[in-house]
Amino acid sequence: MTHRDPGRARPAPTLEMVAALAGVSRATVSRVVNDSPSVDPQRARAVRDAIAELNYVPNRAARSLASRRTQAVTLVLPESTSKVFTDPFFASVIEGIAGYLAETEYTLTMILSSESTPDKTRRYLLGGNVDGALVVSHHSGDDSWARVSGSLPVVFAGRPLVGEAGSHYVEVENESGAATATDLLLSRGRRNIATIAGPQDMSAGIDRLAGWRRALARAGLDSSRVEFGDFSPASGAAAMRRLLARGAPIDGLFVASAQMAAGAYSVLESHSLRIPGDVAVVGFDDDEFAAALTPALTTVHHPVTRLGARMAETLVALIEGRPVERVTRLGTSLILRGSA
Amino acid sequence: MTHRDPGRARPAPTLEMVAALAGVSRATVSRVVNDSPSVDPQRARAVRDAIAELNYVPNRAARSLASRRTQAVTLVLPESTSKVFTDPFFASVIEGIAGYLAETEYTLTMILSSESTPDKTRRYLLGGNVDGALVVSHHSGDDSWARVSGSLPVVFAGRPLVGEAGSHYVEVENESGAATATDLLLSRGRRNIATIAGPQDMSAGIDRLAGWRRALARAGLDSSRVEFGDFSPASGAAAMRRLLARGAPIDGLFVASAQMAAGAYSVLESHSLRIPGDVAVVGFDDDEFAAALTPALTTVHHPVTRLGARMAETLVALIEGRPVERVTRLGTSLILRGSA
DNA sequence: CAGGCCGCAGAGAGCGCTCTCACGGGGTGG
DNA sequence: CCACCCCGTGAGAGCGCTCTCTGCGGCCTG
Repeated sequence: MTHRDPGRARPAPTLEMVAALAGVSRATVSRVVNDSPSVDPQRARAVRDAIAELNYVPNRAARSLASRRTQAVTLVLPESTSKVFTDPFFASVIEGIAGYLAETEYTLTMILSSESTPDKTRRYLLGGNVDGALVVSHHSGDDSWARVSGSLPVVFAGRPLVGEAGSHYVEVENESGAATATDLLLSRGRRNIATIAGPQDMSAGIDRLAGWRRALARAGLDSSRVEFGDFSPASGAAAMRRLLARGAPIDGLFVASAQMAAGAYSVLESHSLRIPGDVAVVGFDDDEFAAALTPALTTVHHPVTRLGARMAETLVALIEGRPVERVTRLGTSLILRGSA
Repeated sequence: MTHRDPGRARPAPTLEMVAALAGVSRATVSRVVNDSPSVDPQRARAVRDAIAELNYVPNRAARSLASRRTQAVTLVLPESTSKVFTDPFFASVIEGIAGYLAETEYTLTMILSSESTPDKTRRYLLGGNVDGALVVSHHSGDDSWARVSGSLPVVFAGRPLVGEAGSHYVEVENESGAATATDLLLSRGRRNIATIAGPQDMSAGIDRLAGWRRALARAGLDSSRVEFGDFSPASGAAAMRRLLARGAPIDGLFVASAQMAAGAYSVLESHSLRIPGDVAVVGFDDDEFAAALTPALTTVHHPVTRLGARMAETLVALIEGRPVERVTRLGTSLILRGSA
């Protein structure tokens, strides 16, 4: 090993040392570091020089102990890791969050809350590690945060389903988006319209199904052709298979996620059903799956990156005590491509 | 709003309050919390009851200030967000890391170090937030960690290229894996073997190219048919196009990532070249891309999840001052499928 | 020219925890 | 029966920072 034992860090320089080197008091150094006004420019300069010379970085633990703030927020990802990171939805949400926070003084941490370690998550959240939390993919079964909100600002992606009246969240207009998608199928003359719905323990799953139902009800049509998936391609394929196995005719299909649509495509193809000729398909989510399919998927676009950004914005406002909308609802638009 | 102002957290219970309630000293509570031995069982019970009653969670800032440890490690992701989270490689590495750490007392945080905020990253790493860092996707241009290692234990995924002699890392045997893959093409009678190499500022890119070269040299064959990509599907397609545009015959192809192979496939297809009939293809990475292609990709498998786990294991050992291998090299195996 | 202010700096008291050290009491061995 | 240990406990000193409060000049006002 050519360099110092990496396991034993060299003692970090402290505020005190900077103060000594600059010939001022600790308080003054602190003022400079937090660039509070009213510090003599010359002294400020001396302090800055000393900081550079010592390569000083303020100790967060000390700072947050004294100030009761951490300047960090965390993203809680309760799903299984591989699932989370493969789903383009999460990627975009995270991108939006990171983008907004980059403009602020807050750093983003992420914690993967597996079912096996709920307590660790709770301890992390309540242990003064972060000023607030962002919760994504909020199944009704998850309750890692239940004993947390109230003690810590929390913002959810999507409307929480249970017991969280009054909580802050950002959501997409899932229901109206789904209804619009279904209306498109109707306007194409389709009358036997099925849906592959998402999980019914997530508001996105529930609301998209409700939108499809509403559109069909308005048109006086049957809304019994429903099968469920979990938003993944494989589950979409399985649902499509079940739908076809029913034997009822299907000439239109609304799929609650682009990934499930990808699965459905492969099954339709293996049954020699053409898209959109035999079955017109409209999806939800405008990600790379949607664009990469052949024919490209007509789908409901929603601003996922903005959803992330807005979550971060809401959380920061909450933390800093600024007034903020409790609920943000983001609109959708229909992207017309080849599948319908 | 039906519940308390989320921006203002209720004051958290402290060690002191627990001690008062349990009728013991702070030191004793601390002993119980850190389950150090030699505490009277009856008092320990009283303490535990008090903790439960107050819903007490130790304050991390205070704890780490006093103990100089944070019990947290961070994963530094220097790439652009969307890229990172879409690549199945990262997903698996993270899974491995999270899996190992779940067994320990350490929590995992992640920080996205965009080029725009290198200083924020550095401050985070050196500011006493974490006991160590894991660095993934280490381009030679990135140096956020350069002023960090030496002050903080760091473990890299892949061999760092520059100035990090003595640093700890975990890597895959890229070169021998690539050579084996190329040997397979040779054994299939192919003699005009091209490669789509990865970026030459990452050891994975360099070493896989070197392995291909070595195999061809050993066979006394020409190794001039090289084009480069950045591991993404689009770059693979572009490289394939350049390769074909050269006009030189190609009957074998080694691609340094499965994602690039996906891109190459589409270009070969559009040129009516059959796989493996006209061009036999071997890839690297055994992810969903590899399996999903038609024909399924014969590829070099490497244990990505284990790579993550081993990184975490190495880091924890480093932090705790336990002896540990500086370098771990993980073997590869060849997965035979339809493309070669 | 006196009184008051305001701008800037320093002193000092914590923030909540860990950890060393000293202490008391009961058991052991000489 | 006394010296010695050792186990379990509490007291107290920090860890590195923030922030209030006080103090000290110099300038403006009357």
